[in-house]
Amino acid sequence: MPAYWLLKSEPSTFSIEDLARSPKRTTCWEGVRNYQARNFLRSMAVGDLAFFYHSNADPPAIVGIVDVVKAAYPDSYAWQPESRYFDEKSSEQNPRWVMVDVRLNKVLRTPLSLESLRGVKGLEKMELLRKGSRLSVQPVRESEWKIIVRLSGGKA
DNA sequence: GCCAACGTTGGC
DNA sequence: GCCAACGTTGGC
Repeated sequence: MPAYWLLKSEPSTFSIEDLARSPKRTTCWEGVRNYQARNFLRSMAVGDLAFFYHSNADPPAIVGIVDVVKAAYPDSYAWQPESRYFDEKSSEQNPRWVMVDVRLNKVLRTPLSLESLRGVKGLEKMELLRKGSRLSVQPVRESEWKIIVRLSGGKA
């Protein structure tokens, strides 16, 4: 049984189109610098599925689905001083942050905007829809996953 | 650009 | 351990 997740990315930083153009349509998910989100990354297993969400976008929306193809490993960007994700408290000897690799599974024919998800029956408890929710890596319940896949016109 | 809702830092 | 100050996220 795969687990389900949601990954946020600002399209101005890395969009689903960027992922589609990436070699093997695969990328490492670097730059998570929040402990709760990191712990969720650590919980991911190969074969898990995740929604790709565009935050700070117009409109903010779920735009695709990705597969987890590599479980958590140290985020090397954290010890590269020139990286925007540099963290002096992390080191190669003692890594503080992790990343996973994800591969594009599908781009939704029609993005599901945040607004369109509000009010959908069965999504009342979804983390994404919580007021003030900022978590950039979050678990999605199987029931929520199926509802959203169905809304997207795909198979559950 | 505004600002609510966080999470982190650091003085005490 | 408390909490004020500060920084960030992200919808609007």
